[in-house]
Amino acid sequence: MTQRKKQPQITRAALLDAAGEHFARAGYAGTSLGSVVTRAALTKGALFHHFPDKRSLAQAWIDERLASAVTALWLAPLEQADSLDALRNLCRLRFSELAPGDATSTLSALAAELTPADDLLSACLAQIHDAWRAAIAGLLERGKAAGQIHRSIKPAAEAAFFVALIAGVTVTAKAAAHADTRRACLSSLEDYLETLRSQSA
Amino acid sequence: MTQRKKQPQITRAALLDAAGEHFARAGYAGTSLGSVVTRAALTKGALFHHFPDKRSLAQAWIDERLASAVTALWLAPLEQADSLDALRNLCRLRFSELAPGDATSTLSALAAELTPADDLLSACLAQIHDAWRAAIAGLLERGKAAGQIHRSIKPAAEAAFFVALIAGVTVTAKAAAHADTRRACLSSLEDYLETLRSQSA
DNA sequence: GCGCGCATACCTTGCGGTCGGTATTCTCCC
DNA sequence: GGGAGAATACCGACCGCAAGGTATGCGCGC
Repeated sequence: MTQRKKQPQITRAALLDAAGEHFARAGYAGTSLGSVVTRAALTKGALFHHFPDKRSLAQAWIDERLASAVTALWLAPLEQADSLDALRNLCRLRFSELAPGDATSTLSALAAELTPADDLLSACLAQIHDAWRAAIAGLLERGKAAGQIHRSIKPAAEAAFFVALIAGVTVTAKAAAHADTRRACLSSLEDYLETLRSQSA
Repeated sequence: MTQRKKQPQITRAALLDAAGEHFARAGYAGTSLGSVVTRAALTKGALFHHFPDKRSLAQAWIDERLASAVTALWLAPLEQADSLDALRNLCRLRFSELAPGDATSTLSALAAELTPADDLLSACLAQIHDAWRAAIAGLLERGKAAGQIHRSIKPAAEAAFFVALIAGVTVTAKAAAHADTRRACLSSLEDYLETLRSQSA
């Protein structure tokens, strides 16, 4: 246990946590730094000691928290998988957890809010989307190699389709009242995944 | 031509137009009323004469402009249609026009930004999504009646799936650099639509 | 002249961001 | 090893400004 001096990491972490909660709830523009430091039980001085400005705070949170959360939710579980069943089961699991404020929904919400090309935040978000697509495409590639997935399908295109659909569900069926809409999407998604299966499987 | 006295409608319309441009570009929280009146070459006085507050301005724009734009883009062209080909062709057309700031993208962006249940704006957006889903479901119902669409498909579920996908594309492939991602989604979408077709067709 | 439609000026609040100060810890030298 | 000094980690008051919103005035058609 190399106990450091005063662990500035925990202050920084508290700020990132508080910022994340507000970003998830109110978006980037809707989040005020005052509310962040209040939530973290800290002060502006601490915030601007660790981050030069609001944008840097958001970037740090996206890179260090949101990205790893998406990885844990969607990339890591499929790292070695090559079956459509694994993908379907993961979708069922994730859909059952979908709620406003979770990592999947927040990724979509921030990507929708931030205007492209004008700043680097959207680039960070696009990077997460790219990694997500790559993970799905990888699974489909392996599934093709294993003969479970039809030869004619194009993994990159299907992965883009898949990721867009998940993002769209979080946007169009956001409210709690749309739980049946989410279920409908999941049902159709499962049917769609079956169409990727090789006939010989 | 019943020319009214001074046509307050055109001032109101100018304000709605200006507000819409900013909502599309910066979202709700990112839009300032000052920039709206500047864009419309008017003043705060005019704005608050026609709308009691910012939220009402946004609601009016959503109800009067965004809703009708979505209707013109996605509902009206399919009003009588019953074929998958009509839907596919419309998708091709709309995908070719997709760009940040258009009605489809703005609907998704606002729906993603606005937190559900806390205000009536998200209810207005949900209403648009509902109408959109209903239009797609109607087409699928008619297609089933016409025997072109497979009997086992559930129109409501497929419609939710479809609308979520379009929204997701506008979010995950927003930047101009992702034109190929949009094309990939369109390609997979067309393949997916084909799976709805009745074998006997 | 009276009310509608809008402009001007202004108010309050809260925003992102700055700055000097202070306590604590690390570093270096003897 | 221990003390001086630099660097770190954080506080809290403060600033300029732009935000949403208001109060009042003015022109013009009826």
